[in-house]
Amino acid sequence: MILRRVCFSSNTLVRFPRHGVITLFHLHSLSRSSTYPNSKYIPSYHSELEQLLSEKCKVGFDKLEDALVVFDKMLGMRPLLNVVKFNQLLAALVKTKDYSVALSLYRRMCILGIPVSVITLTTVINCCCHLKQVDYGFALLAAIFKRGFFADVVTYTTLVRGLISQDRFLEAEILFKNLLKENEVKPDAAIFTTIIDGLCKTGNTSQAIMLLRYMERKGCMPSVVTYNIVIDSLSKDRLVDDALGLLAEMSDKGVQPNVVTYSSLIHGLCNLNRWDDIIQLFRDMDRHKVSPDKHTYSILVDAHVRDGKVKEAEELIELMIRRGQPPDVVTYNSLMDGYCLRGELDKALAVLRTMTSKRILPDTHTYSIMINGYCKKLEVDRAIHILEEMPLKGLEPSVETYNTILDGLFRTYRLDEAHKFYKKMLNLGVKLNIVTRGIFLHGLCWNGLVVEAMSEFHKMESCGLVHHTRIYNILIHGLFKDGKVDEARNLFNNLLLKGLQPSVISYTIMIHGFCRVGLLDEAYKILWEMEENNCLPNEVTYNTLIHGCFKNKMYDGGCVLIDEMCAHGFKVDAFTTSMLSDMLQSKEQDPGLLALQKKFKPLVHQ
DNA sequence: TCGCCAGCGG
Repeated sequence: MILRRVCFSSNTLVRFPRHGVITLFHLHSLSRSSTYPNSKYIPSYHSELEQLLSEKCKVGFDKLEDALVVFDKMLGMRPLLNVVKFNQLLAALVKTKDYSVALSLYRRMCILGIPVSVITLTTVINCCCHLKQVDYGFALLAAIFKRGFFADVVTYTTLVRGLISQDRFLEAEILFKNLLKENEVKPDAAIFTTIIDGLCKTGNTSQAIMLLRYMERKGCMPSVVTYNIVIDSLSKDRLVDDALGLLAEMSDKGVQPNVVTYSSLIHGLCNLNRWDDIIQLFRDMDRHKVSPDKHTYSILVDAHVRDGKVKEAEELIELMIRRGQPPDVVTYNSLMDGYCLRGELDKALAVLRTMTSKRILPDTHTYSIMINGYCKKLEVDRAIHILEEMPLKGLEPSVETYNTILDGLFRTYRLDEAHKFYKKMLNLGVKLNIVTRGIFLHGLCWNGLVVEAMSEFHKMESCGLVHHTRIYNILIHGLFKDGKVDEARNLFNNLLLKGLQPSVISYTIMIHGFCRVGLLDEAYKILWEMEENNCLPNEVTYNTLIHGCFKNKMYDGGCVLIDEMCAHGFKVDAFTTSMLSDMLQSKEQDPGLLALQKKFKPLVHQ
């Protein structure tokens, strides 16, 4: 009952915003047969039309106009077609992602008094959710009650999904818990899976696993989709062994893994460069008769590119073509990105030409990769030129595209232009994200404007825009670089007070900051603090502290740390090696130093 | 005989 109240408290008037570009006027003109001569192929008989609809609701219409012509025909048929047929037509529009058109047709159905069912309304709610209008979805839920229907588990799953897709996970969780508590619906695998997905997407994989166990206890069998979501999340968290454990569990429980399962695992293994395991998984796939698809190959292409193996990536693309899984824009984007990362812009341009010759249209991301390539080479003007060309090609630059240029301007010390560009982004209505703000604050620090950066940060903070560890890292680093040790220390404490979790990078920045001003005690304290907070130091952390020790002539401490990091399987970096070598050549007559010189001789001469 | 849940990109 609580739910009902909640639902009715939202706007019960079912009104739609002007979604998309299709208006009723367009629909009328589009559906006239004379406009589309092809419409003569649209059947006029009930049986043929019904056959067509049950086919198209699975795959969607090839052309939007065909759907509109069919709809118009359906309206004219007497006796009036069953609601199922109208639902199928709407389903076909959902398949082709023509959500706003589906909404317009639903409105026409209402105006003409065509009967609808809870399935019609659920389909329309789904369209609202895809258009990021979940509140209209709730208004439609009210419409369901008003018509005397009962919303079922599918309706609620759709709404839960809608909330999650608008980053309203807490509301989604409340809705879900209320549904369970009130026994409003019998939960199925899909609704559990949707919440599990929400947990994974908000970084709570362990809670997601707990919910997976809970659904099992409640007698609701996790589906292959449920497992895939958790496996994917674990793989992204670099916990691939746990993910592989779930793969084994799936097989034990008779849930057949599919190509998505394997692709997620392969992706996770690629991130860890575990090539042997990847080969093993491919064998496994073959044994289970699961064929790799375009995604699987694209992941591999991307992994090769990131590993610097561009030649192998090219060969894989050839293999894809031979196996009838032709590469698409995403695959080629990976390859282009590989060349851009190596600074081989001419080769990236050659890939672009290949794409064009194969009639694969470059997308926003393709151009963003090129822009990123030029910015990394500090050729920002060429990057801006590409940005200006994008609208001419019918492509709208994304916030990431703008971010890349903004970063480029700051890094080339074009401060005025960077400020103007940032303002331009705001004026254009670009939805700035945490990365934009990070680039802006980093850019100010980079150009020595730490005070301005801090003032901007406080303004952003008061609007709740910078609640992110990475933002604190940028500023702490900037403050230390500017010699503002106390302010840096305060900001780090603030990070904790705000309930944020320092990352290994945060700690390393603190260690680096303290070392450069000779506050070794404080640097060590940070290392202990990390351990207390279960944050493992990485190779950079150790090397940073070792540099600090050597620079401050604390050879013993530095050497103990070298032993410790080697025991953890980390390697000393080039800078540490050069410091060791300086130490070996040191003429100081300290007996401790002599002992160390003897010990480390082999390490340096490796 | 219709509606809900998954994997690739700076």
